[in-house]
Amino acid sequence: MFALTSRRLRGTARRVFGWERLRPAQLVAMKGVMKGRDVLAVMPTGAGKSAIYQVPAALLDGPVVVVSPLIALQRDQMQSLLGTDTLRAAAVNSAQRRSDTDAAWDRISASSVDVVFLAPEQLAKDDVVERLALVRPRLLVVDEAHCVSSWGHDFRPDYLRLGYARERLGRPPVLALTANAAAPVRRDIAERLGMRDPLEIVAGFDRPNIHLEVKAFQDEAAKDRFVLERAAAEEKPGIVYAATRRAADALADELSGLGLSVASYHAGCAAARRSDVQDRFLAGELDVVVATSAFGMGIDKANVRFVLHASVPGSLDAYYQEIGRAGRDGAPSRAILAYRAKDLGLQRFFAAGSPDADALRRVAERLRDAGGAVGATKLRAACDLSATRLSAVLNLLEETGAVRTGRTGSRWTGSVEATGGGPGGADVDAVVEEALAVDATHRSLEKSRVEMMRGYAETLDCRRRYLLGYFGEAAPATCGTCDVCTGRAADPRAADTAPPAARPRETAGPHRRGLRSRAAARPGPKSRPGGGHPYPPGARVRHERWGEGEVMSDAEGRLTVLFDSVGYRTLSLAVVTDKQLLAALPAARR
DNA sequence: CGAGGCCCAATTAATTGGGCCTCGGTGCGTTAAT
Repeated sequence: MFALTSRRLRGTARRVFGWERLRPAQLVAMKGVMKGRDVLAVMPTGAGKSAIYQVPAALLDGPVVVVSPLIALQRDQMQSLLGTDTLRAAAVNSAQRRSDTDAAWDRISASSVDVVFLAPEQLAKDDVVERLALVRPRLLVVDEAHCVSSWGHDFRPDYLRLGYARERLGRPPVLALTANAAAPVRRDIAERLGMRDPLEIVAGFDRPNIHLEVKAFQDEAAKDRFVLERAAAEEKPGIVYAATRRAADALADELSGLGLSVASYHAGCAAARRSDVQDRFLAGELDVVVATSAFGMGIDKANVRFVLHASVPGSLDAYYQEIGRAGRDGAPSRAILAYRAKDLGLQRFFAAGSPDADALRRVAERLRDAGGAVGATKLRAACDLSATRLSAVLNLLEETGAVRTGRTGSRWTGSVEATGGGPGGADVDAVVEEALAVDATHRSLEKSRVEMMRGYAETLDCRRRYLLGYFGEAAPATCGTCDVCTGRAADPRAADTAPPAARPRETAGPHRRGLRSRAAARPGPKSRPGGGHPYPPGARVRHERWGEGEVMSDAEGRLTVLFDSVGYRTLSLAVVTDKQLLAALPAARR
């Protein structure tokens, strides 16, 4: 039976797409999909993630619904399906003409579409869900699924509501695809999408051809000089990431003054300019793009030689994703971080967010007074909130249990109701306070992520090991391809001591490297993974003050634990053992 | 949290410094004004 499925999948891949071979991970994921299982696949870009739904789409007797975060990405994916005669695709979004959307719906309703592309905001609309449900989707694909976790909690709250959409679509299996998800992010995705016993396929996170380097500064002007010099000196093409739009524009100007072919890219640029910059970069006409975090999703360019961060990003998740755009061809590439501790202030500001107690209160009061289910559209009007704000508020209220959304009685609908509703109604003050507490928990996780980013920039040990440890992957004590292992890292606390002139491209001498490696590999029975202590990565633990959490890494005599309520904390293993700070708990819950 | 712009006072009267304010990242969708 399995063999039969494999043969059908391979045959379809060859016939429809002309692919002679499927990779083992692709095949395993496809077979999971064909068996109706929920599948979470974490695979590097270029490993053929889209194929995992495309091949089954040709075999299933109903449409596949693909949730994609960017309309531009939907277009790309539509394009890639145009080459096949067998798969018929349609998109539903606000950027195309109304008549095109109407035509798309006609084709969908006539069951003459195999793949439907849309953004999560579409699936937050009643009429869209209802029309799709009529044609009985056989699979719900969430592409770039890390967005569920990274954007769902505030920026694009409809990502957290996909679980309901799925129920209303008749509960098709879910296939979540991403190139970038640490264990807690995977858990968040599975939970939010309502995945049951998902088949997890996680390819390795290591990208050994990307050399890692951090250069620390106190002085901003010195940092700027370094950024310009390195961007000019490195092999092209490359990407420079800046923290703000203004900084991106300014850096692009200066680099262009040095004679490079440069363009800046951020969400403030006109749409036409954005696509022009992206096209020119892909076509090899630009040496460097200087961008905010807006640049990159959907950019699959094989030969990017360096990714240089002019300012530190807000998490290692973001950093890993951004440097992962380098060296996809496997050739040596560089990830360079120009680090200034004060730059973390901006990221802390972003992580802190701004709770909207007022909106929470309005919605909670309205629901209490309604005494029953209320349609989401009505609720929006009554509370004077945009669809996005309302989604964010409902997500929070729902997590407190004060509100149930998505169903009336046992039926899945688009309505919302208060759950408490005892005599006198729910205590709105208490509900708002609890919702704010839920929000605060999330904020503290975000802030702890900033601290983990700081840890990477300031570590005196192998950077790759630190990075992989964050993603829950074991690594040798030294990698040989980061600035620490090659002995070229400056002490992060030293202030601009190194001459600002661009470094010549000599390599560190073997003696130095040897010394450094031995120092970094400082042995100790308690620091070996899995040996000598009861807290290996993956273990569940409890801390007196911080509650339960999961051990992420145990490198270099320090434990990094992701606590459910406060986020990441790094503890000294010696102190933990001495003072018995952590209780090891039985196997991790799913 | 921190950078930058602005105003105003002080004083080696044309710069300097302090205090205060504002702003800062990701995209969907909808809508109003040309």
